[in-house]
Amino acid sequence: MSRLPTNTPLGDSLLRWWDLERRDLPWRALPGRCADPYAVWLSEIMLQQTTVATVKGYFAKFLARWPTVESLAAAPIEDVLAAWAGLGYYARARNLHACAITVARRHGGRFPRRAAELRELPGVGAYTAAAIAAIAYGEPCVAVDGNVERVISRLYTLADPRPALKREVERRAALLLPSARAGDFAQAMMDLGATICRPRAPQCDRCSWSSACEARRAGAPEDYPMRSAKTAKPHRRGAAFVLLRDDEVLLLRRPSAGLLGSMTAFPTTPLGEDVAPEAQLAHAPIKARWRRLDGAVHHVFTHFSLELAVYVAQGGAGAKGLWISTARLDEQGLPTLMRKVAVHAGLSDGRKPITK
DNA sequence: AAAGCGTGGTA
DNA sequence: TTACCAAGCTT
Repeated sequence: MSRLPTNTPLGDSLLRWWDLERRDLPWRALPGRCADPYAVWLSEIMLQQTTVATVKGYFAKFLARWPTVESLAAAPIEDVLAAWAGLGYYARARNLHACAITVARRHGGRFPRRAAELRELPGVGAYTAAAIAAIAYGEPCVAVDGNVERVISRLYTLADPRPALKREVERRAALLLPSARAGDFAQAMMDLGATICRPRAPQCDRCSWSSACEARRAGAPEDYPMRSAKTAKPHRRGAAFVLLRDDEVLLLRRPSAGLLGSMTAFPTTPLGEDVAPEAQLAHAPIKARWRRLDGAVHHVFTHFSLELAVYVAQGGAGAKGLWISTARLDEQGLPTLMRKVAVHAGLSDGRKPITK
């Protein structure tokens, strides 16, 4: 969120490139038009750690269903979570709804115009606040995301590890910020990082900054930014329990925070623990004649991989949770792990519902 | 400050 | 198949 506007040849050359090569994305305004703050905010939240290709469908769905921040604020949180299902990082959906309520009730339905105020909203961190302020309102601040870290660390061969790198990148990027078009500059940096200055196989011969780029001069653009050593992912075992009662299946809603927080789920063993096969049935929602299905569900989370056995039983007396018609299971908005369980149990074909 | 938090695509 | 990656935020 640094603010040191100045005129720079590099900033100008980047904008000249961008005026010709900008990506046409659904949440962007036409050239020369002001972007809708609601659309910018919605897209920025969805794009956190998520690819443009994945976001496009969700963005269209949300904007069609909730065209204004007030309409989103008025929606039941369950509907928002169900619509977000499959996109991941579900705290974003909870914060999205909380943020919409804050904007609707405390800001009269208008997003704050300054990065410093935007930063106070739920789910809006330093990057997102700066991005909204610059793109929607033209505030001269730099939004440092992964693209900008990569581009700037290469341009100046910055070898600091994070988080020190981010501060230095912020400082350097602010020096490049032209005296006008802060929003275009932010988007241009991201387009440069996404299409030219890519993590692997950067297209330096197409880059408007190549002659100034220190990493390219050193012949090692891919060495920046420095990667931190990654820790091995533990493997965990567990089980999911599909309890059927006539044509209904038992679902639960998970605790508000943590893994898959607030999302609809089948009963499972605690997903934070490795539960050996012989210990799994002790976690079943009720005592019943559980039959273990052949095979298993495999899923990879950010920090561990999971192998889930699937048990099926008929019954229901004493079970706590939500009974849902199996015909309507696809409408529930199951996170991907739970969708895999449903497919494994033969309850769903795995396709996402068209509506909602 | 380091860890927790999803998912799908690509090499 | 494995590894890595993609517009971060919160605690």
